[in-house]
Amino acid sequence: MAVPKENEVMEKLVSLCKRRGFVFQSSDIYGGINGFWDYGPLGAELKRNVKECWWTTMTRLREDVVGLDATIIMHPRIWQASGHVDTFSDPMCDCLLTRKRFRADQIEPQSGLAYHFSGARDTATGRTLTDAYAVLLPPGKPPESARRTAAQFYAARGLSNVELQGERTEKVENSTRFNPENGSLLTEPRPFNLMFKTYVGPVGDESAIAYLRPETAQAIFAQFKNVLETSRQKVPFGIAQVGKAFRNEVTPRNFTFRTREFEQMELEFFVPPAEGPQWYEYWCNERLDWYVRHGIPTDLLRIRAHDDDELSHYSTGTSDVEFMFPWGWDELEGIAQRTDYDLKQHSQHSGERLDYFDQPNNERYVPYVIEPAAGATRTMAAFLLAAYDEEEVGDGDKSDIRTVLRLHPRLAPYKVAVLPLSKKDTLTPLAHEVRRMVGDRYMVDYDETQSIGKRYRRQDEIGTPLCITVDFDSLDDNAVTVRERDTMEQVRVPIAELMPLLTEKLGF
RNA sequence: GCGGAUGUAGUUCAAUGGUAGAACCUCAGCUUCCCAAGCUGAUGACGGGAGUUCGAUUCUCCUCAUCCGCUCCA
Repeated sequence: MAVPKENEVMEKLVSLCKRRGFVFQSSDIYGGINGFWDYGPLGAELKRNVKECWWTTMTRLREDVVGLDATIIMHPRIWQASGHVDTFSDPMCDCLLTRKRFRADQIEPQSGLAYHFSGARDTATGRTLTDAYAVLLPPGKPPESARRTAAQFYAARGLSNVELQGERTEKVENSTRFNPENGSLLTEPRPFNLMFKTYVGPVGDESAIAYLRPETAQAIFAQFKNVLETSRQKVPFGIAQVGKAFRNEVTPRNFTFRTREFEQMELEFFVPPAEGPQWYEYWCNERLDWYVRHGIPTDLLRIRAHDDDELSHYSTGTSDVEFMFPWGWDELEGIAQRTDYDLKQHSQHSGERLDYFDQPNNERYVPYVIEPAAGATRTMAAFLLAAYDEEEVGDGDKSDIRTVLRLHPRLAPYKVAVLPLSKKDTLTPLAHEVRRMVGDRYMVDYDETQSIGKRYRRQDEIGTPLCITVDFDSLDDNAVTVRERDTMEQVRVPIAELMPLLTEKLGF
């Protein structure tokens, strides 16, 4: 069976991530746990770098954004105010015929005549099924169509010549037990709670129920007043937060892209209501640019505005920053105009005034919010995918594939590797000296095993931008070789000039 | 949660109803070694559980995980 090429890249990357210590499956030795991934030594560095780049760009380099680090477990009423308790715990039903899924509370009530069947028999094989099934017919439709639908149901379960059994009819009023599209019976409504539930305190009764936050944003709204007062910020201004969030996803999928425990990088930017649209545009551009600046090619990125029917009830406009994943365009970040919905909700539920008084204009209003909300863990996956490259470097008859992660230097786990040409201890003292010097400023790896070529390739594969080689000449001329990951070019430089050169090449 | 596929060293694969081989990786030794050089040696696997069987990695069932599709989202 031919494996689609898109999948190959993904499989190679997942394999590299494990082999080199970027990403492991959570609880690996126990067989893993669906939707959870651990970050190994290099992955931990990479993920921190992603978050730090975001934090630096979004808060430290700006005067109009301040940070927040709130708890994962908060007062459960926060999630009632935000709407998560309702929208994240809908009972769901599946159509028994098409397997289409419905929110039980959104099914339009149906009336008509229900045809019940107790089972069916295969007239060819004699095999019988005793699964009960029913079809609802709107008034006026012939009974035959109900029987046809029922026959399909049993045929899908393995009968070829279906003979329906135990037919009876029942008048039904305003029922939500049937698929409005085809009349087929639905499964019993099953609760679907996308929020992780836990108990605060050792007594696990109903009153102690709390939730692991499904997003970091709500803490920002809940602390809006405290931050506003203590930071002495004036609207427009923003509050940024990076942290874990948890969702009981129906289907965790695609490596670290959709997981049940993940990390978000969220900004809530508060603006005067009238300035909403222009700030929305500003943040869309700003955020797209951030990905480009950190090494994702523009042709793998796009910004896509939501259609009206995709919009949340509170949003007047949302755009996604999407990345071309091996499985297609998918979301890295959503930039939403949330209006004053959240602050008003929390104001109403808490009884606190969460409005803002604009001194110069002498007006009082609830600020509108622009929310650029990015997934740190899926962004990391995108950076890895964009950086992954295989290059033919063989000479003529002999093929040689060089695998290289062309990560942005800011993101790369190691910035520099120090490699003594030989393990001979004549080189060791100088190599260690260079390592200490560079390590004071940059995350550095030191490797003296195996051949120099192999070590270069190893560093290429984990995305180290620069390698420094200490050789026997270095002992005499106090110079070393600096080799670039992307071009494999080398330059000889006196050790005294090494640090400025690294700074120049790395860009920081 | 539903449907389909898959599961053997760290990775990628092979073989087998009589307890498993390789390549790469990793580690150690030799080698003044600048682009996966060579030689020697070493570590290391049948996802988990139950059943059938004299005996299961192989057959059956269950379970867990991964991939693809449905669905959903940062």
